Amino acid sequence: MSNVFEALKERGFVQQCTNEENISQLLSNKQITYYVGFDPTADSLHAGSLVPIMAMAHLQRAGHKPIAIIGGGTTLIGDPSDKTEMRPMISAKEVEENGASILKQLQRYLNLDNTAGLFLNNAEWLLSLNYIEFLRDIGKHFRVNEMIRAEGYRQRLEREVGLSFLEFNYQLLQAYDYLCLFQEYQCVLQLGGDDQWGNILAGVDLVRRIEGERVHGLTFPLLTTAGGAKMGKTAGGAIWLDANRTSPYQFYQYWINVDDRDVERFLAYFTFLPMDEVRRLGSLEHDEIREAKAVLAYQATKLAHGKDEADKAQATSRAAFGGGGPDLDAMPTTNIPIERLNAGIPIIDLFHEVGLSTSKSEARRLIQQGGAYINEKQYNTIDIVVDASLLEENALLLRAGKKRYHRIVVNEG
RNA sequence: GGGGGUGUGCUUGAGCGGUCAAAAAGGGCAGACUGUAAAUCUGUUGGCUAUGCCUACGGCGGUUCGAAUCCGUCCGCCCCCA
Repeated sequence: MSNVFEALKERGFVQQCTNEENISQLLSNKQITYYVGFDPTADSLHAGSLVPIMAMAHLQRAGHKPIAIIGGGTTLIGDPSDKTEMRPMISAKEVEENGASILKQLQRYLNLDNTAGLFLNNAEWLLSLNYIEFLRDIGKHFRVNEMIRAEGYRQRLEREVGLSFLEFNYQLLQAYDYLCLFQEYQCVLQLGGDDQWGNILAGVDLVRRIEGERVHGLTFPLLTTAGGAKMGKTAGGAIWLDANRTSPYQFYQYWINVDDRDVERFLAYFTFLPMDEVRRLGSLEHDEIREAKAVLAYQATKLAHGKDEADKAQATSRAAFGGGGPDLDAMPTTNIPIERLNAGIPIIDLFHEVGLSTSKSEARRLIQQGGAYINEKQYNTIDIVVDASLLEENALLLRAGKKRYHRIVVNEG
């Protein structure tokens, strides 16, 4: 087994860990079982989850055994860490359904076939807990003094929203998860985002107190972009791994558009390229760095959506921005009957109807500000009526701003 | 239980009873520049059947010719006292 700890460290995955030497040795001496929890509040993971996923994948490739947990039990409570508000509680049924979708996504990166890796729902052991027993067996090991000193809780205690008792218990349950996983599966390493550090340590402590065994924890840095935004978020919302929420093309574009300063880091995190290559690509300058972004985008898309989708996304992207004009096949398309065009459609209505603006006023603004194009010709007055005379090969190519296209195809008859 | 605050547009946050669709900043969108990057500059940023109309300042009701601005009440949140 190669030293996967060093590899993780080199790629930037390690923010804090319980004991670097111990973990490093542990990982190089024998096969271990490790776990990461995922939030089942949505039916899809997003780009932010790729950090833990990639870390898990590196570990599995090195021969270790992953357990992915969805917090079916804990989500019924809501983790207060680093949140300014209480997290919405969702039903057990939703957790179940979301979990199934999440599992599928994880399986693109990990082998979770119940032998090489596991996928569990902590509802399995949390829901049957008995309050009195839990207090007596587990609760006695927690000092409130310590807990309220933790950053996550402290923030909430000082904030207006406060902290409900329910949320205050979150940490106990997560610690209990670790204990159960240790007892059942000999799990000795928990990974998570740095906001989970307190919860992870709570678990490490609990196992030590109850089992007298030393288990470990490791956190990832919380990624932000060079621009200061949360990684994986755009103005339009999160970048999802679900192709229905974020198309492979959009996914690809997200990576193509990352800040120059983020390229090297992101290559290390989100691809399996050797670090030599990562560094080479990261050191490219000026417009050459676009090559690195293309590699990043292609590799990340390939992992998330498979080679075919990555090829398609790449082709579409190149066509749209490579000078050869946009790729008509990949473009959202609306069919309209020829009669409507013969009658004429006001340009505002046209842009609005196909979804290039969210309101007619927005369409009006777009046009007046010179952001509206038909067949690559700018139209900047709002009284234009679009009719069949503008057709080219029975179609119209609408463009809003620089990057948003929509194609209109005429139905005969 | 008593007392005091507070609730504004995507977000933060100003807001004298009329000139408030509501300052300012951030964010978004568009334009210029450019490398599908960053930075910068400019414009714009509730909706519509559009020189006007409608909807909006926690909910409801009231005072007034006229309310985000005053009063009552209800809801949420915060703080102090018990």
